[in-house]
Amino acid sequence: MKIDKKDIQRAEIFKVLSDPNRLQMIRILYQAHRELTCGEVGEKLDLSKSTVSYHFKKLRKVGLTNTRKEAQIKYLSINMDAFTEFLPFFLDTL
Amino acid sequence: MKIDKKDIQRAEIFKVLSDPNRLQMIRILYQAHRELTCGEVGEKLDLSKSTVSYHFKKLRKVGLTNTRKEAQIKYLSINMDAFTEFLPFFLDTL
DNA sequence: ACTTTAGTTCGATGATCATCGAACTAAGAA
DNA sequence: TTCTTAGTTCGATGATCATCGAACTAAAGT
Repeated sequence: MKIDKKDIQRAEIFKVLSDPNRLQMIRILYQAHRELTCGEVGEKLDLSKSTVSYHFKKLRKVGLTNTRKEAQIKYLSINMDAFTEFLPFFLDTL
Repeated sequence: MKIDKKDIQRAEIFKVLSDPNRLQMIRILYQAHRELTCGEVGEKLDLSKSTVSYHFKKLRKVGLTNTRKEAQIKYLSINMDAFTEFLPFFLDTL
């Protein structure tokens, strides 16, 4: 049996969700109820700028977050549409 | 901010779901509506016995599947309880 | 013109991953 | 008791991962 193309896509999203730091970033964005800058999010996690940038690129790539750039500042927000299906599963502690 | 223990658990489950072959195994079990042996599942995927065994151990470890052993044969089935929350997300093509 | 601020990109590193074949175990069949 | 069947465990391998600091870019502040 050949690998289903759709499974590859889904697996990709799950891979992005398979890192505790990224899950925490998602929750921070979710709780904020507003756009946050990379710096704001990065501050709360004990991670270097480059690492935070790396993670956000991954989240963006699969459409879990939105990005808005204003001058040199980058505003992050959660893309609710991508989450509504299974958000309760991993945000159930909120 | 310290890493949330619950996020580590969740990330672990997502990691198990982040492989296309494992997703396909899950779907095969789901569609079968009965227990299947490792061999039956492995046959449908072009993977060696050892690789299939490796994947099933991972699925079992996080509780996504159930196991029943009878003599040397191992019967696999999906653990629905673990899935009901977000099953529709990745089985939506069924 | 310099400096600070915000973020990206670039190696490098150590860790984990998926995969295989080969060797092993345990049980049923001949 | 020997042979087959069903699955596990064990290196080995090449790939991807998360992380960092350093160097870079681009814009704003002084």
